[in-house]
Amino acid sequence: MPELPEVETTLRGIRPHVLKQRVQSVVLRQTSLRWPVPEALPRLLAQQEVVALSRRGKYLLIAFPHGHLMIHLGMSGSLSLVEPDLPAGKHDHVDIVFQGAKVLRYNDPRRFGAILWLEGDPFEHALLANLGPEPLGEAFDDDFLYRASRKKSLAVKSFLMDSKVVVGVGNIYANEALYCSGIHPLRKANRISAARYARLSCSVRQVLAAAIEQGGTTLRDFVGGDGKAGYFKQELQVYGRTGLPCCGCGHPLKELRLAQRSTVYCPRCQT
DNA sequence: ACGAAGCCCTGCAAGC
DNA sequence: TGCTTGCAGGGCTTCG
Repeated sequence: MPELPEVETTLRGIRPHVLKQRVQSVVLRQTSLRWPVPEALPRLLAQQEVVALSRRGKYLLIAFPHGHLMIHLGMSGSLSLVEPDLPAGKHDHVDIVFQGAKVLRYNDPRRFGAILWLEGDPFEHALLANLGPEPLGEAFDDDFLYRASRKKSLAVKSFLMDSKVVVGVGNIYANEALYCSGIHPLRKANRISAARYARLSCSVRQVLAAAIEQGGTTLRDFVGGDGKAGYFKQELQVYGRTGLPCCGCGHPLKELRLAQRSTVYCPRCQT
C-alpha cells in the first residue's frame, strides 16, 4: 500500500526519465478509477512537454504547459517506466507514451487511485486546498501537532491520519510512530502534552525519512523493473507483528480496530 | 462543526 | 478441490 515514502520514491524514480519529455500518445484501457479518468486525456496531453514533477501529500503532480496531471496511487497503484513493446498486463489501466520511446504505465488492481486533469492553480483544487503541512517540511515543527489538537477529542491515531492535519501519514506509519513515541493509539488527541507531541512529530519524521531512504536504494531498478521497485521492506516494529514480543519490553503486542484500520501497539510501552 | 461510519475495488488467505 | 467468506486499506462522502 503506497504511503508517502512510496510516492516520494516513485516521484524520484520517474522524474529523470519523464522531465522535459514530450507526450506522443496516451492509451486509456480502464477509466473507472476512484473518479473517472478524463476521456479527453489523449487530446489534452498530445505533443505536450512535461515541465515539472512534484508531490503534495500522496498526490503526484506532473506539470504541463496547460495544466497538471494529478495522480494518486490509492492503495494498490504503481507507476513504472516500460518499453513500448511490453504487452499491457491485466491492471495496466493507462499508458503515457513519450516520444523518447519510454512509456509511463499506471497499474492499479483495486482501482482506488485516481488520474485527474487540473487546469489553473492545482493547489486551489478541492483535493489539495485543505491539506495539512508536509510532515518533512518546516511547518511541521515540534509544536504543530499540539497546537492543532487542542480542540480534538478523537483518538490520536485518527487525528494523526487526518490529511487535513498532516499529510502522508497512513496506517502503517501511524502505528509505527505512535509506538516509537510511547503513545497509546486510543488516547484522545487533546489529552496529550506538548512534550509528548514533540516526541511524536520527531517519530513521524524519523519513520518517514528512514523509509524514503530505504526506497532510494531500489531506484536503480525502477526502469524496466516489474513496477514493484517503488515498494520496499521497512523494518516495522509493530505493524503486522500482533502477538509477537515488543522489541522494547518483550510483552506480546496487541491489536485493535480503529476506524476499520488494523491498530497494533504494546499495552505496556504505550500509554 | 465534529467525529464516526460507509463506500469504492480486487487479490489473497482462511475455512468448510 | 472448489467454493464462500472475510480482510486489507486511502481518503472522500455521507450520516448522526
